Amino acid sequence: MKGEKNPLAGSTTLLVLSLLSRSDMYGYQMIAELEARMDRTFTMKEGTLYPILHALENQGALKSYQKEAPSGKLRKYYHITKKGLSLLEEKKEEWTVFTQKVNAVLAEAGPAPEPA
Amino acid sequence: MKGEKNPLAGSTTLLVLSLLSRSDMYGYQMIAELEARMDRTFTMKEGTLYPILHALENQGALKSYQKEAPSGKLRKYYHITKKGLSLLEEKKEEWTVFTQKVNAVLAEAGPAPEPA
DNA sequence: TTCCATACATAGATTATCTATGTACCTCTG
DNA sequence: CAGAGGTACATAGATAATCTATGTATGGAA
Repeated sequence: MKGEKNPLAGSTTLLVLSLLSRSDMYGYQMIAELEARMDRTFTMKEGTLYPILHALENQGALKSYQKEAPSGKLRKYYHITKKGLSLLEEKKEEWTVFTQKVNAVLAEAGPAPEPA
Repeated sequence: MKGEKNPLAGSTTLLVLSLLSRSDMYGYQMIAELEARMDRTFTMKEGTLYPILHALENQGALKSYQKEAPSGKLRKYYHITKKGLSLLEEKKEEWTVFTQKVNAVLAEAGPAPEPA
């Protein structure tokens, strides 16, 4: 039982699509952005993110383009497509339903209440 | 990309501990109980549950005992220990923090608002 | 020129969950 | 009573998601 990992729990795709629904971003930036927003909770690793970006692009949910940074370094920006936006809605709905049901079970946790 | 599985998302242990915090239960019953509460969302499979129960018992979070069903069949009931209860609190906190932060990111999803 | 941060990428290991299967016993039905 | 189906527990092997580790390349700072 060394399962003290990062339970991103299948929500990685959701988070990525969510970030990109606001503005185009590049990979490294998404990591920093999520790190900032969710700090201690978790960090998305490069080895997790890049394959997901590639897969989403293959599905047609994202499109990428190169853009030069002020520093002169090339960055690969991702733009969400219509297909990506509807995928986002779908995943968002799934997430909401799932978490609500888990929360309902949690709410009942604890010793059984004495009927008054 | 055939990833349309059951993303229990690492919350299985949390759900099991949560159920057992109310009353002792046996494996098959927990599956039915969760199925009833979360229906379409997902079903916990036996191949997922039993190994988790064994692992939790090895950690000392649960204790099991045999009890005969009215039918005469033997059932293996699980009882949550103090250790299990504190593990539950811990997991619950993690879950809450994590989902809240994801929700915060989701809340900002969508096209960037026009500043008024 | 050495080191560190940025930036992208991928192979291989781990972990979690599922699929499939097995055993055993009980109840119902023909 | 034989067989089917539900209950109940269990585990091996497959699949999927994530992490670890590493590699390449560049730019700026020490």
